Amino acid sequence: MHEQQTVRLQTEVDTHASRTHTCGELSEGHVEHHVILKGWVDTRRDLGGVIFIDLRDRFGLTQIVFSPQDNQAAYNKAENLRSEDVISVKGTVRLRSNDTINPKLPTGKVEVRIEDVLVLNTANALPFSVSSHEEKRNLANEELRLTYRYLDLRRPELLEKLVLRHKVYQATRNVFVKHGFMEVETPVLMKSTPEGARDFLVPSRVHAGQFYALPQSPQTYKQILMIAGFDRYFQIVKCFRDEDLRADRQPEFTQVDVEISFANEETVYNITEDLLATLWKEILDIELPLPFPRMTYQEAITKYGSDKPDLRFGLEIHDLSHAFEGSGFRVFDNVLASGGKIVGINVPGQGDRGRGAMDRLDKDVVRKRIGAGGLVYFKLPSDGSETYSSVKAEVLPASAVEKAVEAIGAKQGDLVLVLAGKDHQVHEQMGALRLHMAKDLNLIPQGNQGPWSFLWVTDFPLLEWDEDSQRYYAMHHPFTSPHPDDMESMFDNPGATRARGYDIVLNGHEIGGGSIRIHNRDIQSQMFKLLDIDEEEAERRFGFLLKAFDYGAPPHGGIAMGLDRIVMLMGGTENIRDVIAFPKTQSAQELMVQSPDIVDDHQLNDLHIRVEMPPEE
RNA sequence: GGUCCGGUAGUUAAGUUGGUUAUAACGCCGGCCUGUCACGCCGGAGGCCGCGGGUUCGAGUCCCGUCCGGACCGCCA
Repeated sequence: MHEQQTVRLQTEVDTHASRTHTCGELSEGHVEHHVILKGWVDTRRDLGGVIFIDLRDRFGLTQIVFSPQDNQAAYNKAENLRSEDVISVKGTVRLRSNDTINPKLPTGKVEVRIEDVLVLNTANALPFSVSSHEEKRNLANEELRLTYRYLDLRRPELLEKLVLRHKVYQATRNVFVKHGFMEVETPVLMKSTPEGARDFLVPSRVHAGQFYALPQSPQTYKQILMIAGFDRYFQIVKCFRDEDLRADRQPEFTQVDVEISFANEETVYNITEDLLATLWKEILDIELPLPFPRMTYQEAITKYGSDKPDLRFGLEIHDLSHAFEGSGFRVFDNVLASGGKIVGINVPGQGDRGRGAMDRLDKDVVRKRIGAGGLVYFKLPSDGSETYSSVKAEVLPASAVEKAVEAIGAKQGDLVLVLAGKDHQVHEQMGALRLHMAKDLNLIPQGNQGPWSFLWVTDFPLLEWDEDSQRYYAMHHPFTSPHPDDMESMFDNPGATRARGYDIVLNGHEIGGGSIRIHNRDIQSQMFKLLDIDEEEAERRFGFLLKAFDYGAPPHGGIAMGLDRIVMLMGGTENIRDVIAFPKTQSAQELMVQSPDIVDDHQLNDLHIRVEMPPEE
């Protein structure tokens, strides 16, 4: 092995006074001031007789200059300084000559000539580069960056996101305090609620065989607080769901949790809109037009095939069933006969796509990824030649194709994509295809320069039918109030009952959701009945809440917002890990501390737990 | 549980139809350089091509398995 010859500097005790300035604040006004700066060596430029170092802390960069004329000892030390060494320097602020001003740095009009330097700590050669100057260089892969998260967090780009997050906490608290809300902490060790996501469980030492659960949300506690008369509650709170991860989903995440007494939907919408408008105004200096637009769940599914539609681009879904009635095309006829729908989107400017591209779209996207039966498409070539149908005219008459093309409003040069299937399902599939096409054609703006497409999605269904278990599940949760106009349908047509539930959507991401709750014992009983929860089970699982309802529960409702997602979108990233200091990988591991991990047997014994490993295949 | 993409010096990438000594840039080490600012110039070191197996005279390259990372589906009241 070749030994590295570097002479590492001896580290020194910091005998300097506290820093007088950060590395981001010196300017012309400080010229001739004696200053003390402390920070990390970002880049070092050794010109032989003079050494420049960009000193970095979280506030910025300042160029410091070592020259034998200023101080020989300091210059000698500077010769051996390396990236990320931590130093304290004493020196004098000097104006840079006109030709040496660095317009890229806020501190670029000045520099500090160093009279004394202390090496507070040295740094090994880094596994990847973290310099403030590295923005244009290729980023190390995320696995490595997560393993050395403390280095990754030194990068201004990531630091910026966490500063943004900090500002969101502060502004959020201010908004709620302004509106008379009270911040209350609820337990992190609570009770498992089998419905919904999988719980993270915490074994009890004192109660053998029993478990706490980490909250999926403080739902029941916040309702109890309303019954306690707290009137308006909020909390910035960690929540936990043991489900598989996504780009915008972590197993532990932060909610802005809100509950309001004597509230209706408008109360919740107003507060939420004020919060979001304030965040955007104070932090991004962007004025959001209020109120946010609203759309019913039904419309969102019908027009966009999603309960969180991204309205920043068109490609709306059209129902083409009528155009294909009696077309004689067996596939379509069968779908229509069984009550299904034929839906399409018009993709402008794509009418000249090649056969190969369309085949791949059908095979790889429509069938494989989206899981639809197959794609039918019509191309309207840009040269004005005859419409091309993917289904031969002998099978699907040209007249039907013309009707559909007209119904959807396709013009020369456009491409019409058509799917057929079960009503709700085919809309969702087309929604997925719509998103795919938008991404493929770069119709979705990136970054945080807007547009900001906020949307309330309202009138969610109360219940969701599960084919596997042949029963209803609560779409939101079992305490969501049915829509006042749908009280009867709760008894005669449960599946069609709308709820007083709503989501707030931003640019196609669900950033919050909530409901007006049930505070009437009879309606709650009927809800449990629909959910196939008998009295005994209701008592066991929610007895405390039902009992509380009997002691004077005010009407109430609320919302919970996903703080991580809000910060993510404000920060212009699509990666939730970028706004969490210590996030987990897709397989739910934290690579720096290497969690989860095995524990000692005595710990397991204390908890009355025996581990049985899954059989190895 | 499934589909897809990726894994090659410290880092980011290239690597042809399977063929001699696996390239480049940055970083690192040594030297030179008194106004740089992603300083520059000269030189050098640095590789279990993720791991295991197979095919082949020969594998970074082809096949199978596996691990890790990522995107997505399922899942996420």
